[in-house]
Amino acid sequence: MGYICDFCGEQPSVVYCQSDAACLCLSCDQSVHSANALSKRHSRTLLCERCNLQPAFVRCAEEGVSLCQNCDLMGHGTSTSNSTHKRQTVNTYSGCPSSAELSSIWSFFSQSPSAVESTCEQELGQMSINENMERTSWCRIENTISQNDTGLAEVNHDHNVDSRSTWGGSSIMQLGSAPQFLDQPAGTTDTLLTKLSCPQTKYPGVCEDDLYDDFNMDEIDLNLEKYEELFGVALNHSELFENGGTDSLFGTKHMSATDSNCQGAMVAEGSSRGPLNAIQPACSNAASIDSKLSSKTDSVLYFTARQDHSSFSFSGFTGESSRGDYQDCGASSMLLMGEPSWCPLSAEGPFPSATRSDAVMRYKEKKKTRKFEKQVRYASRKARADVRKRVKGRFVKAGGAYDYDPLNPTRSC
DNA sequence: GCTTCCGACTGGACCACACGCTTGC
DNA sequence: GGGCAAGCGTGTGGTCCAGTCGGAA
Repeated sequence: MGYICDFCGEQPSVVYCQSDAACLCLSCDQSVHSANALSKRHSRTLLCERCNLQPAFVRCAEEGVSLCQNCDLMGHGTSTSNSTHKRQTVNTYSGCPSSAELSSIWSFFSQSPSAVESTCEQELGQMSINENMERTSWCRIENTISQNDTGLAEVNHDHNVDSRSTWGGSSIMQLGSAPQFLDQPAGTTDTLLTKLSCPQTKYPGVCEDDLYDDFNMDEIDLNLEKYEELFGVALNHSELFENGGTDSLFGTKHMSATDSNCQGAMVAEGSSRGPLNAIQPACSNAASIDSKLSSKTDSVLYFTARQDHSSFSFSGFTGESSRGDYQDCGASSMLLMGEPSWCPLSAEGPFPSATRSDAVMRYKEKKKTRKFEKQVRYASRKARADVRKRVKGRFVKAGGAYDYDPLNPTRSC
């Protein structure tokens, strides 16, 4: 990744494709992601104009630059003079949007039409932002975040807002909803009450629809090679972060755990001012609900983090750490732009059993049909394997008898 | 409650060979 | 130190199969 498009190697890269982990110019973005239905689903966003390495997280209206979380924090931290800059979250998109469409997504976006118009223009009807219209609205939603006297963030929704937040693959949280303005200094993002919630599921803490798509376990890349460190022993939070677990957890490496067992009912809560809010009861419900939702083998990934006294829990394994350990944690600045949906729960739970069973059905169906994306290291080898003839799934010598030809699946000999 | 059976599910192995990488000159 | 050739090891996808698990009898 870098300043130049990873695909053509000529044009300056403009967008970042999370699925491909590639920086692309608009032209290549369109050509690459118009190749097939799957590639069209790749979620892309602008590239950070400062480091040119990470997907953009916010757009600084004052400076006119798109920034990743790190650069945003560095440039707009409380200690900087730019901390009052008004910033707008950057949407992700999928499909093959035209320049006009991109402009509608990103009001600040302007690009020579010729550079954007593509062969798949006619397919704009299939275009979506954030892949799922249910979770993304085209309308401009102005969520504002401000800090109240207690130092906790308040999120104001103008209207129905899909305010979920997701964990992206490169230490960035994918803000799925429409633009949101961050009026508070970036540095205080650490101090915000931060939660991950999934309003549309009605189930606090259970991102049923997002368990895989948005939580994107394949790409978050929690490196669980050291399983023992994470689960086998009482894990100290600080250990986890100090030995690279921070990156592993929050972004730069892949979560390669047995995906089906990693369901992201996650809560991240942070506050640096005043007494900490106790983890809301709903959080614990997240686990219980999830355990209800997921039958037997499904465990819950339940994470809580507080700045001054972090607790960490993986299905019951918890660890403690002191403040500071998590200062550099990528998640420390994670924001959730949305009304916490960890709504108070009644004794019987927050939802009727019919709704629950319906959700269970949808969850299981989705789990059933889910495909685990595999990271292909060598596209050329994949291309070759894609066209190689096989016998019972095994490659055969060139010219040999075969029973399956990927190029002509109906033909066999 | 215990055992057995059966279906569903999971993960690893297998295959050929182009290509990336290392080594030696 | 750079360039080149040779050789080795890796990775790719569809299918099969052994092992595991859970539910039913």
